[in-house]
Amino acid sequence: MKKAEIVSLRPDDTSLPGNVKVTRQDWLNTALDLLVSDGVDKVKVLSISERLQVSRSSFYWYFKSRRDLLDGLLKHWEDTNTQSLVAQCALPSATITEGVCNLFCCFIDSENFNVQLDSAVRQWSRQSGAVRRIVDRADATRMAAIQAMFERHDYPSDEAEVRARILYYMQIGYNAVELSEPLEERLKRVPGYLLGFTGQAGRPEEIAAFACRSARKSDPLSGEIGIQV
Amino acid sequence: MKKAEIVSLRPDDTSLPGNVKVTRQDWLNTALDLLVSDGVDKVKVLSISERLQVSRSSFYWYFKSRRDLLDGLLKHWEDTNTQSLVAQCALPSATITEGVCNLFCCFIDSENFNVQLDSAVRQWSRQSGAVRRIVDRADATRMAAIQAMFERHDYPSDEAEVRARILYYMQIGYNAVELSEPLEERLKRVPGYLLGFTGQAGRPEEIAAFACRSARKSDPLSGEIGIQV
DNA sequence: TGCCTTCTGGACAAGACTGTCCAGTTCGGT
DNA sequence: ACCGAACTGGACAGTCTTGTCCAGAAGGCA
Repeated sequence: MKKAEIVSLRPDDTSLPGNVKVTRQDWLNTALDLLVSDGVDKVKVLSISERLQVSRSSFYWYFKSRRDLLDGLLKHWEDTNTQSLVAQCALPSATITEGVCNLFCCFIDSENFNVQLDSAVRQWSRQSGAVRRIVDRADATRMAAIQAMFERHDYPSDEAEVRARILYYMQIGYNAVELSEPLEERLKRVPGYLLGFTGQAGRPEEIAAFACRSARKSDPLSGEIGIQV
Repeated sequence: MKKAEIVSLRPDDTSLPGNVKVTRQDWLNTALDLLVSDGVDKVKVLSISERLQVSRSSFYWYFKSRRDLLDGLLKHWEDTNTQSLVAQCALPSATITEGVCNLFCCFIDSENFNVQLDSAVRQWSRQSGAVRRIVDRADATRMAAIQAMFERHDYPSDEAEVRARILYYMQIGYNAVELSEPLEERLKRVPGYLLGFTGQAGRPEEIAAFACRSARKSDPLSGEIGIQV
């Protein structure tokens, strides 16, 4: 019944085996889990302390206030999702099909891009002007990166913009709907999506390569999202 | 400083001039405004009563509990958005371009379909299993209606499905991003979207007709969304 | 006028949450 | 063994929220 039994699910978990001390990172990780699963309104100091099996007041050793914690979460989001999406877009690609596949990887491989975190932050932005501005800026950055990718593959600027929008909005929408379908189901529709997005059928080898790459990384969405009203 | 000065923004407002009584509908309308602008977590009995300039306890004359109110809001959503989307899809259309334009109307004309309510309910579904199930069912219903529209225009079943998904997810994503751009900006990209969605360029007259229809109904998104953390 | 139904407001209880204070524990270094 | 910094937990105050109770106001109608 010691604290060490609580293991954080985040990859950057700093808790070492035998280290029963709760760190600032533990608070952040647990808050992040809560943000992702229940939304920002459920990120409560008490809830986190209970998960950590630690007194609530310890929180104020690491953080000035709840607001301070929330700022940390937002910072984390800023430093991860947008950056990795932009990086995927900037990857060299022989064809546009390959470029779009690179981008798809963001949304399939949760190591690069946390889709649920993205939805949660977007939801959060609805109730905070400050968050809203940050999200808007991120959206603009992402959109520009996608558009630039199309332009590198010789799409005229205005067509590149429309295609970037279709692609980006569609992914945001897919994430928002959050249906947890098996990866094979998703992959089955990829050729159709590619045609819709690029306006041209990709070469079968390219698509197959992508499917293979995705399947290798596949990690089924872990856990249900079941919370009370 | 009497109650009558508070006027609800909803179209189905039942308050008559001179009627200073606050009705059940007033509570629902105000709650709906709050749900749309701030999210379900901000739908508080106290906040609504303050807006209505009425005692908080009056609420319990009209509603069994806060939960009861929330059920009412969800019911309202169920009875409006999905239904009108399905109706738009079912409208007879000479070409697929015209069909997609009909559907676009849903998202441009707020009389038919309240996009912000849709986002708010979707957000709500993240923290309530019951709401989640209802939203999932609505998504399935809508998707089927869009797919059926493509099939009526002779798209093979599997292609119709992929196209329906691109179209629907893209709209959900667009709503989620919630950028408030002027209608002309949006309309400018419509031909590009149409090409992406249907795989064929629509006839210019059709597109022009749609732009005209939209412009006529245009109502700029009223008000900012600025709330504290 | 007086009665009855409908509706309202003030007082109260209870719980959730934030943030503060402070005494006490733990652990590394000397 | 001792010291001090890092860290923890219990108690408390204050605010916000839901929900209950009940006295009483307002308006329609006999």
